[in-house]
Amino acid sequence: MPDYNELIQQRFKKLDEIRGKGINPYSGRYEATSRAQDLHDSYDNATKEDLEKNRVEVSLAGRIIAMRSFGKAAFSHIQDGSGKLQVYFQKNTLGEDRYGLFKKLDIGDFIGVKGFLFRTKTDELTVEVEDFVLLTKSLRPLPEKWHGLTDTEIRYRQRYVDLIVNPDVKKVFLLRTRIIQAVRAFLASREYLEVETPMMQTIPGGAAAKPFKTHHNALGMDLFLRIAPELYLKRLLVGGFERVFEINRNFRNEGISTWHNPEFTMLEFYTAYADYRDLMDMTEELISSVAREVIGTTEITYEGMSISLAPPWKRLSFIDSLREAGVSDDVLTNEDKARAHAKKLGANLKGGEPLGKLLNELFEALVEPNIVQPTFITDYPTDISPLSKKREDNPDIVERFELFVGGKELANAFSELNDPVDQKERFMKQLAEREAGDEEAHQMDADFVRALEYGMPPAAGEGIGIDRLVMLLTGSSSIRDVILFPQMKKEKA
RNA sequence: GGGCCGAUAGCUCAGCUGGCAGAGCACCGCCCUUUUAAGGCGGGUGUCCUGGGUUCGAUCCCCAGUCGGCUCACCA
Repeated sequence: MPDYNELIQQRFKKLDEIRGKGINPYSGRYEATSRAQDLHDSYDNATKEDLEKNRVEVSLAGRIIAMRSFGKAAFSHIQDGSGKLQVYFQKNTLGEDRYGLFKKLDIGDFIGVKGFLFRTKTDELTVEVEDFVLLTKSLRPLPEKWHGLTDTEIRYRQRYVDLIVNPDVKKVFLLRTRIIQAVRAFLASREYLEVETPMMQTIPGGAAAKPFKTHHNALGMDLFLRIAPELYLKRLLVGGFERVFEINRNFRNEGISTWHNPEFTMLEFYTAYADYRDLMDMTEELISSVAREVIGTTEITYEGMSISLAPPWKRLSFIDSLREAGVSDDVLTNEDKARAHAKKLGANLKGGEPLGKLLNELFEALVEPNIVQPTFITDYPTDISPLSKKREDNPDIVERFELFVGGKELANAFSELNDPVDQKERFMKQLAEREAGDEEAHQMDADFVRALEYGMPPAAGEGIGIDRLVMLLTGSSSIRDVILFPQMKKEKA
């Protein structure tokens, strides 16, 4: 990448001059006694007199992010992983030689400084530098200080620069990690076991989606990146683990949007001897407690919507939600009328869709976008839920819910189908839809059926889109803002 | 994949009806020992996204393409 403009060439020249002084511009370890934030925490309340009376010697390592220099002195800000702190260089203190080296430093360089704390005229906590070491020379200029970096393409492609200059971006990713940690802790405290199941699968199952295909050379066979861990986690229920979860990547070969990245992070957890009603209670508790723990409140604003995550949340059946949206009972029970209604709403239909799928089109058009407050939509059509247990009182619907917040789907859960004969029949129906042209219909997984034949305890399972949860809790409007390195097209040479 | 919008200095942006490429910050030089968007004086550092076309002349108009954003379709 030989895009070495004048600014970069100037820095290469300084690099040579520094080497010419016998100084290694990429030196090794540095023992810092303090981090910037710790010093603020400890001494922001200390007065000028306190600091003069009791001299506090500190050392600090970080990146120079600002420089205001005079002839024989300079103020600078150093940023480390915790925050930033002002440092003060004086020719008198450092001596001719060291000050000469200081003059060769640029914004972006990593240095280690030793000195003592004092307060400036404007009362800012500052380190008077007595000695410093160049730790890493930076050869590329950072974006300017007022507007920072806003070009989304550069922000996503060169996230490292984004993280250096945009503290809010860094904060979002810090929160992301804390959210995931809080979710893990919540599940661990309830004795869920974290497991890892295959990312590369011979039959991509557990969801309706198009997979990525890859190839194993030594085995001479095609493999698929997983679209969901579901079928493997349920095999573990068969094996005797009663509470398992996995937080890991899923891959779906579909469109990219502000709510979709080809690889995304999913939480799936399974509970033996529970059903979907138990999971509604647990989901309310999980999400509200994570929100309280990480952002300190259950009352959030997302895209201008005021949302309360405080339980209990509304629960409404799929059919009732359609009725509330004004869909008449004859449409809800008649395939032709449902099809006509869906077409009128602009649904993209190929023909041959079962009633449940048509009703889901109506749901997505009429109900989903209007749900603002967290709402469990329950009891979905069996047609579109090939892995869920049927309701005993009505085989056309299943024990399933999806959670919607702010007009978007956040979770999907159901009582797991554990009847191997029923499961096999559902797979057969999916195969028929596949042959009719639905590329996303499930494939037959004979080993999964075999596992169910050994007996899987009654269980309930749930998937929560972690990226979307993070978006909601951090107020991010694009999934790219909560994924460190979102998928992009190849940068041109 | 469709539609709309965008791409000009390292960054953030302006550029009229087609006539020698602009600003602020950053950077370079000089001055400056309490600044924090430090200040003063001087300096423009550019494949105007790429390739064609129209024109005496294109950053600007036309065509094709690349990358990005939003949106629709698809999906979680």
